[in-house]
Amino acid sequence: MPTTRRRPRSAQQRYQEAVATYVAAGGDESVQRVITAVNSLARKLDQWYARQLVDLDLTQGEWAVIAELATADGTPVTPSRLADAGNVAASSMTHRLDKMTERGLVRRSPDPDNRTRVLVELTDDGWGVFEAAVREANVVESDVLAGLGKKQRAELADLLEVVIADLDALET
Amino acid sequence: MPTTRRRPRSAQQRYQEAVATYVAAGGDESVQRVITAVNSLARKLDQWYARQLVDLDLTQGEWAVIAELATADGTPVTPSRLADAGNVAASSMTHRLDKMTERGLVRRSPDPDNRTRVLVELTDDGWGVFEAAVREANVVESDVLAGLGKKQRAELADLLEVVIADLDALET
DNA sequence: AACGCAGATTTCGATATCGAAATATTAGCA
DNA sequence: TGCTAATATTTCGATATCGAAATCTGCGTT
Repeated sequence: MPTTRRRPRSAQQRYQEAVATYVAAGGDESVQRVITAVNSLARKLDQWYARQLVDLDLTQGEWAVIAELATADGTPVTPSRLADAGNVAASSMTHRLDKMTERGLVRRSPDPDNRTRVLVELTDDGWGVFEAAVREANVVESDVLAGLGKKQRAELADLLEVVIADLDALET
Repeated sequence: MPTTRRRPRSAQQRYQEAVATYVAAGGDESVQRVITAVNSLARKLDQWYARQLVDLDLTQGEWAVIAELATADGTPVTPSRLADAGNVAASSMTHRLDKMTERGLVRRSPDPDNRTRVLVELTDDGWGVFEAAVREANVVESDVLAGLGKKQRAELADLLEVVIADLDALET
C-alpha cells in the first residue's frame, strides 16, 4: 500500500474537470458538456460490458461483430461493413471472423449476386449468445439509468434521437 | 463495383433497428433507447476523432493518454490509472508511454512519496497537441449538435449529468 | 527489527491489429 | 468483346496489446 492512499476522484468530479479543461482549451461549453458526458458514459459502459463479456468468453471486438449482425435486420452484412462498424481494419476482421467461425458463432457464405463478396450471418449459437448478453447487459444498463424516471428517460432519448437523425448529413 | 450497389442504411435507421432488436431480445425499451443512442453516438464520434488524429499522427490510445493527463487537473497520474482510464492492460500502457516519452509528449518521474510509483505528466509539447486537438474536435462536435438549440443542449446535458452523478454508486 | 503480504511497474512470450501488397471479380467504356 | 479502373477479401510482415511472471518497494504483524 502506498504511503498516501488517494481516494480516486468521482466520475462526476472527473467529468466536471474534463469539461472545464476542454472549455479552457477552446471548446464551446454547451458542446463540451454534452459530448464529454456522452463519451464518459460510453466508456464507463464499455468497462462494464468488458467484465460481463469475460463470462461469455468474448472480446469486445467479437461482441461488436455479434451485435452488428444481430441488428442488421435481414440486410446482408459483408466483412468490410463489419470492419467499418467496429472501427477496425478489414484485415483484422478476416482473422476475427476466422476464429468466430471456428467457434461456430458466425457463418460465411458467398454472395450469390457478386462473387467478390462474402456474406456473414449469425448461427443459432451466435443468436443464443447475443440474447444472453443483451439480457445480462440490460441489468447493468437499468442500474445506470435508475436515477431517471420514465418521463426523463423518454426526454433524454428524444433529444439523443434528434442528434442521431442529423448524423448522416455530416458524412462527407 | 458490385452488381447491386446497396445504399447504406442511415444511422437513424440502424439505430431504430438496433433498439427494436435489443428489446426483442429481452431489454427494456426505455433503457435501450437511451443506451443505444449513447453508444451509437460515441462510436460515431470515435470514427471522426480517428480521422482527425491521423493529422496529428496520434493513435486513439495515445489521445486517450493525453486527454486523461490534460484533465487530471493537477492530480498526479500513475500508469495504472491511465491503463484503467483507457480500458487497456497496464503492460500495454508501459509500451505506449515509452513511445510517447520518446516523442516528447509526456514525461515520467518517480513519485517522491512512494518509490514504487511513477508519475506521468504532459510536456509543453503534449499540451500543445492537446489544445490543437480540442479545437479541431470542437468543430466536428459543434456540427453534431447543430440540430439542437441552446436550451435543448442544456436540457440534454442536465439529464446526462444526472446519470453521471449516479455512476460512482454502481462501482461495486 | 525481521518477516511475509500487497501494490505498482516492467519484462516476456503469445495473440490481435494494422497497413500495404496480392488476388479475384465486377463495372464502365471504347 | 477486350481493356482498364474500381471494389472486396485475404495474405503477409511489422507493431500493439494481452496476461502471467518477475522485480522492487512499502505496509503491517509479530
